[in-house]
Amino acid sequence: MTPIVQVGLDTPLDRLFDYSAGEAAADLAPGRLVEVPFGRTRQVGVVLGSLAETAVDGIKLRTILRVLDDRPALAPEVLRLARFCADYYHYPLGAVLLATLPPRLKNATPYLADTPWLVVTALGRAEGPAPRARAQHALLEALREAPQARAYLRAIKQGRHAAALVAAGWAEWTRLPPEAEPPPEGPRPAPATAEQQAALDVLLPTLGEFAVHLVHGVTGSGKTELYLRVIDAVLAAGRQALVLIPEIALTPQLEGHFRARFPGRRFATLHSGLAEAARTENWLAAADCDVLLGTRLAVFAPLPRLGLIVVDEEHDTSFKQQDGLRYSARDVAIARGKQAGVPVLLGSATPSLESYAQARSGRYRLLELRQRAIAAARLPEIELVDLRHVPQENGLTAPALAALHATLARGEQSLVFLNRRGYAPALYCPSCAWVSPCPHCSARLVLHRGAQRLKCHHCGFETRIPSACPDCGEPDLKPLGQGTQRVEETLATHLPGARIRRIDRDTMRPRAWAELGTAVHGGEVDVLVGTQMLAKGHDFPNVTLALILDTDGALYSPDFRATERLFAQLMQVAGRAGRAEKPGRVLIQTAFPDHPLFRHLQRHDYAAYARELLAERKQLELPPYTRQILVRAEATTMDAALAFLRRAAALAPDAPGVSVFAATPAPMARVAKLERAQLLIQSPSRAALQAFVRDWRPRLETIRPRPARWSLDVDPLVF
DNA sequence: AGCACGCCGACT
DNA sequence: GTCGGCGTGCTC
Repeated sequence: MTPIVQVGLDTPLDRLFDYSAGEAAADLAPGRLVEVPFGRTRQVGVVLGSLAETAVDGIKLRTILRVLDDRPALAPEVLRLARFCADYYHYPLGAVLLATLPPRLKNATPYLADTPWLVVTALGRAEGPAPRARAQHALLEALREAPQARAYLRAIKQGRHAAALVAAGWAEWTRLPPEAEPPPEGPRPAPATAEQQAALDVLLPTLGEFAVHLVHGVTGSGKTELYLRVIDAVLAAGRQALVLIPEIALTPQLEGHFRARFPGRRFATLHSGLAEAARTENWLAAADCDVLLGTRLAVFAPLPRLGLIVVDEEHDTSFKQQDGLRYSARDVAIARGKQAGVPVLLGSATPSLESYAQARSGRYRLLELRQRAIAAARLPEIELVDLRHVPQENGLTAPALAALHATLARGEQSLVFLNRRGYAPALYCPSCAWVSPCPHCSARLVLHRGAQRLKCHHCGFETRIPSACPDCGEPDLKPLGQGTQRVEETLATHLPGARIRRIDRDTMRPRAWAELGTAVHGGEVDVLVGTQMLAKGHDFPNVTLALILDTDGALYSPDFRATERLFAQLMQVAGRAGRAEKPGRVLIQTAFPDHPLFRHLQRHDYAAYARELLAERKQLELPPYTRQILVRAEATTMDAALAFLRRAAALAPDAPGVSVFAATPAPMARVAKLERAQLLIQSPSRAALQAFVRDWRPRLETIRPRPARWSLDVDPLVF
């Protein structure tokens, strides 16, 4: 019972704060949430340890105001994971902890647990009220059949009887929704394919130990089925499964799929689309559930019986948080799996290069599913349309239009992929070459015809479409290039009568996916035009043509990850064509048909492409695997941003094996009125990099003047 | 990050 | 005479 506790607080200061425990000393185990005075404010913090005496001298320690005993203490495994993140991402421990907590538990207002369901207890099954207490008796009978909702009981005026049953210990309130009725037997899962069985033979005997398995499975090879079978074994052993997916909005059917497969199991979901109250409730419920399905933030949920982590579509960049604590849920999942001693399954048809390299080197185990589970499903033919020789009109070539016509005539569906929303990527003045610059960014304003506005897709700036060139007064401004709106318009004129649906951020509301799925499955759509949103999400079995327009920007981008992303997107779009018995066709318009990417794409051979990229980078004599830290600074002038980074570099400690590169403007140099520059630190050794930053970070905090924003971003990287 | 303290320009 | 601009410093 020491009088001093160390508390983690949500502040950028990378240290813990000592408080005198006061009268609460007995109740201050690590993980406990407390309210403390901090500066002129009060804050919620997390108790992380206790001391006999403080190392801070010269100040009188302040006292804990209150222990927040209306919520559970953070479990030791969550604290441990937070410590890893603080260390790995060089982010203050207190800030990590508060960032991972659901919203309602972060403030000191008393938390009233929402317990909307009344369920029978074991005691209530064995005994009950005397038959004379007829109302209570009837209610308990009903509870033995199924849990009852509080709102319903209130509506039928059973609240008092419910309270009486709870008081007697025959029933209790719970926050978990009742177990669903076992759904009618769905189609029985097909027997495991030989490949699935081979993977299971590797996975099932090693469930109790940490290992990372990279499941590389082509579209339709039954990755999900493999997850389900492993999860089944984990649940049977009484453990919990955590399933991470990139975006819940794109997979509305997935939760139903899981529930149907494991009737009677307790499910919880966790993602930022949930209302605050629901998110907090589900976070609390996660500790008791069997399967937790969620987006990146779910990786921090309390799971005391964790037995398996699945990261589906592991290459997806949504797993990386882009601000604040810049964590990658895929990497945190691996750290968590290691801490908990449980296997981690990374699954993808197009694994990220860093995961693939780990698998090649033997640190991860590679499980390949090469065959499509549905035997009839053939991989589509991929043809290139050479834009150097074939003319295009409004972004479409004659072969592309012919293919669309033919598909439409057969009553089949087509998918047109163009990674640019809006009508045209810029508005152009033919007399003075003005091209609609964004006043806040280094990007171009995109023409949106429907909304009659110019919009910046980087900072959100919007303005009316000018009636004449702002520079020279020329009234006849032209749209430059193609966006999805314009392609939709062009297609409508070439395919009269075709039912065309555009799928991009402008047309898709969060709940619209289910409706779209029904419309496409029901044959109410002939042509889908859209951005990368089309590459993810639903399977559309009657799509037999995929048309890919304008990929060339990413082919020779200086950002080599743009090429990797493009390959993954193209594989996914190609995988959408011809999944049924009908042969599919993929047409790609490009001015660079000789690019090696297409050679591998035409063979549907992602692995060969990945191996070639790895070999290429090896030839450049780059270390095969490295970690980089980007220090980003944003200031009102580029000079200020660069000045900060130059001083930062000057304060860098000498460390063997760590390279500090010059500060440069960031690729998107100007965002929302702030100039952005970055400094690159690289090392193949995590330990060296960690020691370097530990030494360096306090010095960074002393640099004055400070830019408007600065941050450290850690990324594993493969060369 | 917040939040206050602290000295210099244009306003009721 | 003061309202408020953002530079600087502090938070157990």
